[in-house]
Amino acid sequence: METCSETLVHPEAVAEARKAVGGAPVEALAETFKVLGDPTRVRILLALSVRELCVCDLAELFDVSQSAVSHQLRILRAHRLVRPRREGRLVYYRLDDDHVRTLFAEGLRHVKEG
Amino acid sequence: METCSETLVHPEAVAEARKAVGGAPVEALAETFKVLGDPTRVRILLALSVRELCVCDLAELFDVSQSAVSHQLRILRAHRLVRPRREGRLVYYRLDDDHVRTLFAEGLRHVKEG
DNA sequence: TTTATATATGAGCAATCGTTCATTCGATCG
DNA sequence: CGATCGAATGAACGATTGCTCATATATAAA
Repeated sequence: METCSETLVHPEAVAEARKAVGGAPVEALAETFKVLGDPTRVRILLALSVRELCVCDLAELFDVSQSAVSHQLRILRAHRLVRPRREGRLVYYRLDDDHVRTLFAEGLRHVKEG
Repeated sequence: METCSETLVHPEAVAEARKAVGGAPVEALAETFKVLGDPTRVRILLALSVRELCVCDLAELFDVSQSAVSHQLRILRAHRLVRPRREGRLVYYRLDDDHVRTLFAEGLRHVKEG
């Protein structure tokens, strides 16, 4: 009961699509989007797209615990979306590249044209 | 133990960031990215970015059950990422807009520059 | 109408996720 | 040194996710 009867499938269409999908780093791509798919992380990234902020600021900004922010920053760091900079006892975070800004802009465009 | 001592926070930075984040549809944005954050859905969308395909084709293409594909298509439909077109017993799906293509292109750029 | 085929959907379950709580690490200050 | 403060981390827990399995719906053919 896995697939349909073979006579009704479109073999050439499947082959063509398979070629396009086969080479793509699907897992890594999905992983990146998954990281962006959480409200807390979106808020953090949106805030950091304005300016550099320390963990303390982020925690107060969204009224979540410092622990929760740190856990999310760890994930964002692991995916090279944010970059830390230590200054005394404080750790400042900023966006690691400009792709996030572009992704958010395009994502907002999709959301708003409902 | 929620936030840090108030004297060390940067009030102007927090205020500035809050303004930028406050107006954004954070939940909807995160929701959209969450939908893109699954390997099966990424594969489906990549395939559909090449050409229109029926459910049957998609199931065979990735060697997953028809039920699993239908469940994912339902989610993609609910978020206006794909659009169905019935033709007899078959249902063909295509991308609903071009934002997905742009998002994937930018996502791939981020993934590849590791 | 009965049968068959393609798709959709509901229930149930293992796996994953994001939080809280407690603790630890790192750096500054007394 | 010990005390303190910001940040990071591990364990645990409830909530969510994506799958399978079984069944329902829809269209077409016999």
